Amino acid sequence: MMYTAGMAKNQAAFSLDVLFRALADTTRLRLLNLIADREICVCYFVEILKTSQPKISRHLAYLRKAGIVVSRREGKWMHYRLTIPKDEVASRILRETLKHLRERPEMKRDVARLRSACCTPQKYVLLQSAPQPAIVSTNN
Amino acid sequence: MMYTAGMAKNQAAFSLDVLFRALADTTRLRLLNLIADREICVCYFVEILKTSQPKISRHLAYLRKAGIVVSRREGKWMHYRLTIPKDEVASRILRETLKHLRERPEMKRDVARLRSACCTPQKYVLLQSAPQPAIVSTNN
DNA sequence: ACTTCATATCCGCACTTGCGAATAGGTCGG
DNA sequence: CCGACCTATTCGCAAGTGCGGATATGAAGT
Repeated sequence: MMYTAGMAKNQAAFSLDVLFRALADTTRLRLLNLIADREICVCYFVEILKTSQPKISRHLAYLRKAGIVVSRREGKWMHYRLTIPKDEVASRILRETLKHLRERPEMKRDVARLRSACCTPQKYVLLQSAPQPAIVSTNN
Repeated sequence: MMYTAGMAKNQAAFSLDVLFRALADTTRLRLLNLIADREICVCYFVEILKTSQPKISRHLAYLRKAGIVVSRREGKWMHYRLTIPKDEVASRILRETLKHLRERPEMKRDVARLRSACCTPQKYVLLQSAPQPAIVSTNN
């Protein structure tokens, strides 16, 4: 079996324990579950997880460094979305993980809270003028 | 969808971050790769990884507690083998991980060293009388 | 019983990680 | 430019994790 330059890069640069360390935390798994198929603004995470803003921000930074999520600025707001790693195995592990998360009760509760917050953002002080989550493709 | 007692146990008792924490360490990944399709005696791990015995033992205990490996005593020797979790998602994640590991150069090197040690155990002080690794099925 | 060998656990230490609180940085409106 | 707002980073501390060295446990031979 030959190694092309591209393969070598994908295989060698990618290190599994980095991915696993990123996934080995409940807060980060909750965040991942929420952005599994939406692009979400940070203030929503703070509301939904009922957690301090620095804590959310730190965990998002962790996920960013692990190459699992990417951020996009829109004025004052930062949007986060999932990004599937190019590495095929990492991508499969991530997909399996998300699939598993979706079935867990606490995770379902988070998504329900998110939906509720989207319908009635007036109820949430922090979300008064925040941009709503939007469905995005996770293919890039 | 109904929850049977068994399902509830598998789904609820199983927690993904425990699995990920177990996988988030290079030494443990190396150990897993070596026992992916063999049952191996601890002394072989010590020889192959060139690491202290307590360190190996501690990491094996970690994997045991995470429910990924099981041990079997045979006289003075302890044999370890992989055990695929009943939880389907965990099982897929583990399989994908092992598949990935098998392709990594350092991991290939470990397996090569293992094979060499099996052929000429006389060369290794610790393996003089140790039982040789054996192929086992990983289905239980 | 005592020794030897293989493995597991305990202990103390260095390093890492996560947290809250405070602060800094970026962006927009006035 | 300044304040208001949203997000990111820094700091100090508490808790967790991995390590080597010492020791305990367990099995088998004498």
